[in-house]
Formats: sequence, structure tokens, C-alpha cells
Amino acid sequence: MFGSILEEEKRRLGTNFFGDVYEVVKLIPAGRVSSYGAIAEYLGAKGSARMVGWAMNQAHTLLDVPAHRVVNRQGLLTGKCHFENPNTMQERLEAEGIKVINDQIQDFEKHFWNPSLELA
DNA sequence: CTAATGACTCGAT
DNA sequence: AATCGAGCCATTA
Repeated sequence: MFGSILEEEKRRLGTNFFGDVYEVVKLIPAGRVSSYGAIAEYLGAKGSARMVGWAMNQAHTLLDVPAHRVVNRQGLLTGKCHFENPNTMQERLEAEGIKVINDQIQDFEKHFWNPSLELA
């Protein structure tokens, strides 16, 4: 499915971890959000939530991964600063029907999308 | 090769 | 309830 992209990136990055992250993030439905920890947990690397964020950094810049749908466990837009503009992340989320106030997603639990639960 | 850092998370104080 | 420290994997210096 994403083989072509993964192969290319795997050659570039030399790791398969990012590839899995991309796949999961791409599977996040519009209007939903997920957390770094949830994705890491789904990949079986719970402790590597940081790497998920790191992967996002490369992913959203290198590939067309909806990184704006991935936030921290509190529903806080911790990664907005890494976008082209700090507003980009919030605007994209709001465009999908997600309310964001002061970088905090409203009704986060309601919009939360857990790969382990949805993809299980 | 060693050390430090990062879009995180959890458990302990 | 708020703050601190440890753990996790990969990248960069």
C-alpha cells in the first residue's frame, strides 16, 4: 500500500519505525485526532512516543502526512510550533470541525481516535 | 564511540 | 494538585 513511499523513506531514514507511524497517521479519519502515545503503543513501542513526534516532524515536511491530527495526550497542540506557521495546525483542525481554544482541543476525548481500538 | 536532545508519557515525591 | 525524574528510540553533534 504505502510500500513505495516506505521503501524510499526507509532507504533515506534507514528505519522502519517512521514507516509505521506514517501509515497509522494517514489512517486517522478527518475530524479525529490521536496522540503520540497511542500511536507508539499501537506500534508496540509505548516508550517511544517522542520518536512518533520526531517522525511527524520529518513526515509532514517530507510526506503528505496529516500531522495536525496528532497531538499530545492532553489534546494540546504541542507540535504547532513545528509547522510552517503556528496557526496552520489549529486552522486545519478547525477546518475539520475540531474546536481549538488556546492550543487546547475541545472535547478531545470525543474526537480521540485510538488506533489500537479502531484498527485492532 | 559517547553524550545530549526531542512534536511524550507515566509514576513517584 | 503540581513538580521532578526516568524510560523509550532515533538523530545529531
